Amino acid sequence: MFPLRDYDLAATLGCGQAFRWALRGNALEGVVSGRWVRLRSEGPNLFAEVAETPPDWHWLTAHLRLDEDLAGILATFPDDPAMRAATAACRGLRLLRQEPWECLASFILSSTKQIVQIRQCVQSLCERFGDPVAAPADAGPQFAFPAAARFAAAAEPELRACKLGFRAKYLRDAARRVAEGELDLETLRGLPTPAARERLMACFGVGRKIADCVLLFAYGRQDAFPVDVWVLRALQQLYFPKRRPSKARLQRFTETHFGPNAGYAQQYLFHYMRLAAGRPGAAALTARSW
DNA sequence: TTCCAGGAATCAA
DNA sequence: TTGATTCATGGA
Repeated sequence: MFPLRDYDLAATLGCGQAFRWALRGNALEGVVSGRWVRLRSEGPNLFAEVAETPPDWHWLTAHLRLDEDLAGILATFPDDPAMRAATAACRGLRLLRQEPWECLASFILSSTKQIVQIRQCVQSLCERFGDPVAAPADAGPQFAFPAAARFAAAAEPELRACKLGFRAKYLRDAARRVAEGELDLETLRGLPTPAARERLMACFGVGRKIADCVLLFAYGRQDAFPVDVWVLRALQQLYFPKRRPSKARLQRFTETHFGPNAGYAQQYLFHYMRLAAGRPGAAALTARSW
């Protein structure tokens, strides 16, 4: 059990930054660092159920960023109407601290796919290529996220069987680079964001947006601001309703306007736009939305 | 049916 | 540099 303050667990795990969480009853089940876990938030407490008692809980507390001071972060957001509305609508939404390979691989699958489809692809890949992990019988078979070497060794048709489409060759290319050490995801931690971004974008199929997702969701880089179709609409409609700046111009605007926690602000804008469009990742939490 | 989805590579101008 | 096209697949 962990204290939980100012933390919307359902929004955090369902807002489209991670793809392995499933809603079962009032609990969220997923696999983190090769461990199955069932999470349930009740008032000020978070209850975590695992299959095998771990030596410590850092793998979970770090992943969920349980020690982070949300109020301090929200206080750094720009005081404009858009961010005030987004903060009011999404309060409690958190960023996770994901494993780089799983994050990179997942977002390679994400291009022009809906979040629900990305989940299905990730699920298929884990079932087909992942090692089984311990889980209670009522949770069903559970699998770890496959190592890069597993995808690198797979034939492209095997990957396409998981509905990857044209992204299959992208995943294989990145998997090969990681498996062979050409791309060392651990050394990226010590690099400045632009240099780390450049390394990621060297992968075939990884552009600015996917690289920024990995930099933000896995490495916690607050100077990474992924601009997808939703965030693009947010920037156009909420900040430049009259003019029609180019995407490059909007990207530059994000580099200066959103402050030291710009990445966090980005996720609030993203989730706010989806809520407004009636695509609840979490708020009006129903089985259908998952 | 038609449109669109947490894009990126490619090619034309 | 910028703009259109193509790439799979399935939800809404």
